Amino acid sequence: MSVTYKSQTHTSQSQAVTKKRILVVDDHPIVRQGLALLINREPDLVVCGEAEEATGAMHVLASARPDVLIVDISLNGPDGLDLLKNIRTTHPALPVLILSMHDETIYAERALRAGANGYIMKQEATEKVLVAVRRILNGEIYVSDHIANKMLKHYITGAGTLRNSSIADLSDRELEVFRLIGEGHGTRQIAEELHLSIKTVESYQAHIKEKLSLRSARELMQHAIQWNMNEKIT
Amino acid sequence: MSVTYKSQTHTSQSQAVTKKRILVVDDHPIVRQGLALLINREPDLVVCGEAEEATGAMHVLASARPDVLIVDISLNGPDGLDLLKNIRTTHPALPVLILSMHDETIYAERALRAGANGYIMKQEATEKVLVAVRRILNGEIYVSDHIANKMLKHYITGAGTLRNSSIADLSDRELEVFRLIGEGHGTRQIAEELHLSIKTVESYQAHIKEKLSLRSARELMQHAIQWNMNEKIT
DNA sequence: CCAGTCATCAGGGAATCCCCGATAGAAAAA
DNA sequence: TTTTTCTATCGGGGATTCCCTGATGACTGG
Repeated sequence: MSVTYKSQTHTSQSQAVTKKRILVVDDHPIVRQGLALLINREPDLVVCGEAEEATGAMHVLASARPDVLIVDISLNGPDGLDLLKNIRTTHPALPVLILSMHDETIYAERALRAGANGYIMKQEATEKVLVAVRRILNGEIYVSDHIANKMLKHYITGAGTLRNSSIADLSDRELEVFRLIGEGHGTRQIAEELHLSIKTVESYQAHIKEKLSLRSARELMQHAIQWNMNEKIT
Repeated sequence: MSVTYKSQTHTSQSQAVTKKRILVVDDHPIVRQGLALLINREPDLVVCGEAEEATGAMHVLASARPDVLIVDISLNGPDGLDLLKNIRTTHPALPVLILSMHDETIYAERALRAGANGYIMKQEATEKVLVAVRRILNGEIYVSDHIANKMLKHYITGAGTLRNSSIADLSDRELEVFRLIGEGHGTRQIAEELHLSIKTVESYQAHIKEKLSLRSARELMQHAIQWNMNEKIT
């Protein structure tokens, strides 16, 4: 394997002092190891600790003194976002990169809203991780092009701000329909329950989709169900 | 990355000749890289190729001549089990290790029934992968203790017939469709991804609904999404 | 009092859902 | 070895939804 003679001690020494410390939180050892090997062969980065779930991570956090965290979004027990929120209360400025296997904007938006400094998918090239880490170490936000485009499209074609919870923008009737959709009720069923014409319910669905910048009925359902499950996190 | 022709017999000599060649199929580059680094530092193993989805894997298979495959079960398009079945028609004796993030027995049972030589979870320690690879190279079957225990328990407490209506009753294809629905994919989209007729996909949906006692497509979607989110509620 | 939002509904083509099948092969049972 | 059951794959066709383009009255703020 390749070489890495980047040897001159002078330079590397001074760099060694400034190596940025990274804490990796992921419940898959293979992924942790992959990240560790990837990161540790960079001259300016080093993995200072690993954890496989949220509580362990909080524990390691104290002793390992990382400059940045890489956190998988789907951990056992409390998930990556829970961990993130926890961290934000004790370490408001610590850069956190959220790692996910979902290429859906829902997760990215949630992560960023919860205070993540970056969002990257496991589907992406490994070097992107390094790019992301350096970007967020630099105080910037990193989102992969793919996700960024999706979010931008949402932003342009849709509701104004980066969605503090555009659900709040729904009218009462719309919210009611939204909730029923989230409970798995069909259009006709909703129409009957609310004593409305099917056409009216369809109209609400259209309005909701517009307000939430959703493109299909399936996306609408997905959001409704998730919202419904998470007891309206908003 | 470069092809390491580690031909020179000096150092590694006789071992180099007998290095077992491994093909890795996973849609997450980080995982592939982690596995590659892990495997390549073993004296008797080498990664001879990578692929990120099923069709690509079949293609690489011809040229790379692996002695063993490591296949992630959840690929885009046709999943790991489809790939496995495909391989079994052309390479009946090629050892295949299925890699999964699910610690449920549903997938393990299916994988073994479909002819896998081993089943291991990403949650497990990295060295286990090496153990598994060597075991199945030896003609044995590898299943992690954890999964083996679960399977045993299932077997004892009345596997198969005892469940009133659970996901385990779904056929492989049905489960695959169920999973894709849970990821928000539409009927047409699923049909394209699996190279099937829309009618076929509709048929699966009908069967799934029947087996899970669901009354509408919306309920189906609801369950699929929930299952997909918190790794199976059953 | 007029622009804006809300609640309510219609028309109509495209897509889906959902019921009826069918066939061929594989697996299990008899 | 038959027979039956299960699986994977597809079609027809009516009912339903989706999704677009409107429309009407009612209430609300400036």
